[in-house]
Amino acid sequence: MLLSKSCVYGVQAAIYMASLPRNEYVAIQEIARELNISFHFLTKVLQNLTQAGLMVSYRGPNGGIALARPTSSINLADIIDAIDGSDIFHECLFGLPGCGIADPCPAHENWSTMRARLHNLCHMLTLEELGKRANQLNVRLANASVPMKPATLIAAITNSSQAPIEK
Amino acid sequence: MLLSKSCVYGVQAAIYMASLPRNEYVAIQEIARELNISFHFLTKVLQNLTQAGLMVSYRGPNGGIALARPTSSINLADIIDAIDGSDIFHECLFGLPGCGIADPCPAHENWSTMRARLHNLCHMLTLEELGKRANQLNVRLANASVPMKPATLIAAITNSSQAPIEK
DNA sequence: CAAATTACAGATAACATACTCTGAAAAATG
DNA sequence: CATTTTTCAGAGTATGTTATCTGTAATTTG
Repeated sequence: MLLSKSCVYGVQAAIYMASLPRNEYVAIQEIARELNISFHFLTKVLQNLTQAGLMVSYRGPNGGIALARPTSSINLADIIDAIDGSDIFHECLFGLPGCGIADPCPAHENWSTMRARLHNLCHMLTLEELGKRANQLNVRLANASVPMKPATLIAAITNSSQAPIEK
Repeated sequence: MLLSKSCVYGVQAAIYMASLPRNEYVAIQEIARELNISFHFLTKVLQNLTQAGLMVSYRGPNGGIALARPTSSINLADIIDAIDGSDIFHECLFGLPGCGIADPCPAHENWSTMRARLHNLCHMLTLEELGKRANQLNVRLANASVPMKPATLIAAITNSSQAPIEK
C-alpha cells in the first residue's frame, strides 16, 4: 500500500472531522466507533497530528480533538507528512539512496515527474474539499461494511467558524 | 515505499539481466554480488519470476536464470504483478474494500486517474528501455555505494537473439 | 472534593516483511 | 561415479508495523 495503515486512519479521521458542520472537539472514541478503527490505536495516530500542530486536543468530559486550522488550509500532504513522513514524495522508486538528476536510476526521469504529480494532488486535496465530498450521498469513508451515519446534513453550510469552539 | 523490497530486488535483477549484451543464463550469485543483495533472499524473489513465466532457470554448473521473453515484451508492471501483485494499480488510496465508481471514497476520482497513469507508466517501461538506460554512463542500479562494474559495453547491439542460449 | 470522562503514556502481543541458514535436487565435469 | 556448481525448498531469526491492554494525568460535573 502507498500509505501505511496508521496514515490512512489519520486521514480518515481528519476527513470525518472536516465533514462535520462545525469544527468542535470530537471524542476519539466517537471517531473510532464511527470509522471502525481500534480506539487506542487511533489515539496514538492522532497524537502525531496534534504534535504536528494540525489538531488540538482537550482532556476531560466533552473534550476530544479538533482541527487546529481551517479545513481549507489543511491538505492531504500535510497529514501524510505528519504520519508517514514525506518519503513517498521524494524517494526513488527503487529506494536507491542517492538517486537524483546527477546520479539517476533507470526510472528516475519518469518516476520523478510521477511523484511530483502525486505531491501536487495531495497538496491540492484540502480537508475542505474532502469533507464536502464525504458529505455527499454515496461517498464512503469507513473501513467496515457498517455505513457511516447519515452524513450530517447541513453540509452546505460551509464551516465559517474555523477555530474550535472555546471551552 | 510503493514497492516492497522483494519487488525492488526483482526489478533490479531483471534490469541487470536486460542490460547484458546477450540473454544468457546468469548465476543468481553473480547478480546478488553485483547488486549487493543477499543471495538467498534474491533466490526466493527470483523464483516468483520464474514461476510467473517471466524467467527460466537452469541448475548445475553454468546454470542460472535467463529472461523467458524478449526484453521488449517484459515490462515493469509484469514484474511488479508477479512479486507484489497488482494491488497498487487497483487499490483504493485508503484501502477501502469496495471503493469504486458506485461506492467511491472521497479521493476516488483523483486517485483512480493517478493509478491509471502509474499503471500506464509501468506498462510502458520495458526491460529493453530500462536495460538501455542502465547501460548509459552515470546511471546506477545497485543498492550500495559499490558502483556497478563498467556496464557491459556493447549495449548498442540490442539483444537480437532473444531466447536464452540453448544448453 | 469525589466521581466520571477524556487524552496521554507505556508495555505487551500478534502479525507481516526482510533476511539468514541448512539441506536437498538437478546438472555438468573429470 | 564422485565432486562441484548451481537452483530449489523449508525452517528459523530479526525487525517493524499493527493492535491490545493497563494505568495515569487533566478536566468537568455534581
